[in-house]
Amino acid sequence: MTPRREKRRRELLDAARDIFAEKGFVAATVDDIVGRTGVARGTFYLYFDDKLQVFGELVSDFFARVAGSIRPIELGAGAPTPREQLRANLGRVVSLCLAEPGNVKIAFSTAFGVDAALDERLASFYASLHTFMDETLETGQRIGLIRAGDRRLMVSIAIGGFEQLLQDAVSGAVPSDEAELVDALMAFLESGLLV
Amino acid sequence: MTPRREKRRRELLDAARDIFAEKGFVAATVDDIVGRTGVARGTFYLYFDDKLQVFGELVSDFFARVAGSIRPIELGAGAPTPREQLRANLGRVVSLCLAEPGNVKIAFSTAFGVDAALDERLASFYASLHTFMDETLETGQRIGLIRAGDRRLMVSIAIGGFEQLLQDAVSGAVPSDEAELVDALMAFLESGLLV
DNA sequence: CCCAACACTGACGTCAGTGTCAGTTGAATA
DNA sequence: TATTCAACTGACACTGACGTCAGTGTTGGG
Repeated sequence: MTPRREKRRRELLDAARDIFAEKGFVAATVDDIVGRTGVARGTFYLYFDDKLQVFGELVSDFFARVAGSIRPIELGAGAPTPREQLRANLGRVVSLCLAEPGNVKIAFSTAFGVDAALDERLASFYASLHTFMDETLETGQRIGLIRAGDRRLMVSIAIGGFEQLLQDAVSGAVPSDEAELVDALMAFLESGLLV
Repeated sequence: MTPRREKRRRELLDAARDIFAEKGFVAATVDDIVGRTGVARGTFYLYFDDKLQVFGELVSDFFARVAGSIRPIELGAGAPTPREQLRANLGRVVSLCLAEPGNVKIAFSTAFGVDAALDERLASFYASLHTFMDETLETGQRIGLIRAGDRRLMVSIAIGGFEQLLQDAVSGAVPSDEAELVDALMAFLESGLLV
């Protein structure tokens, strides 16, 4: 892949991300994307098979980066406390998401129900996230850091709350200060809502 | 509206709900819907303007019913404890959602990004839900039942966790026993995850 | 400077799904 | 039984987004 092709490809992906975030996958057309990029319709097809492929690539990339920013909790003697490590993980993901609002909109709210094959890929991403968190929680329960309870349900609620907060932050419905968001999430994990 | 028309309309709505839940809004066609109902394509247009209108009606109806099943917390002397009332509210919504898995799939995961006007309606539903919960939390904070913190962020996280749990329950990713779900939600609200 | 390989163009044919409407059915009433 | 009209049908014309490809630049190594 020549540098020139690389750049054009990047331009198309960026334009597609913006268009999808603005109009949603359904309403977006290939013409919108090439229009924003400033190239002809045919050029698009020199880089991608169709609208769905670009979308899938955007979403998959983003999820991969989110997953990559999560570090397993270390229990070694010299390691920071699990709470600190948890907070650091939250901070990294929140920071990444705030830096890429378009991807958050696409990936967390419009990605499902678009295409059966893509749904499959997303489901498998979530499945591994669930497994990872389930194992983390199991360790936490064993060492008395996490309260008792059905871990699958805990994971569902935690992921859902997390994603919703990020969506709302990115869409402007709630303030989007990184530290505040992380504090709010930690507080929820530490003590819920009720006194 | 004659009883016969009423019934046909209902049939079309039910079929549409199933089709949307199966294939998602994008992939679903009017032919799918009339095919399942067993009527001709033209009949559909005697009852609805287009695919989007049916979808909007399904989603709006469902949200209205969910909203209608929530009762404000009573603080009077003879009333049950706020915790009991909260649990009862959770129970009613969970029960409604478990009884209508198709609507949960449609409304919570595929409804966004389909159409600008529908997004608007959904946003306004969520806005009033947020307002309602914000006011409830404010009262709770005043009487020392809810911990301190930015209420908007609390509401986001709570709604997100709630919806995700229901989606996962309906899709079979986690067990869908009503009492277990309500217990898990209450536990999260009562003490989060960490000990 | 040349020209071959690469990058790009945009008019065009295609097609899946749409919405319509002239005609048919059948239930209810006189 | 005749009459009426709401309910329904499905072939048809239409739309707009899609993907293609023959032809037009553009670039850089020789």
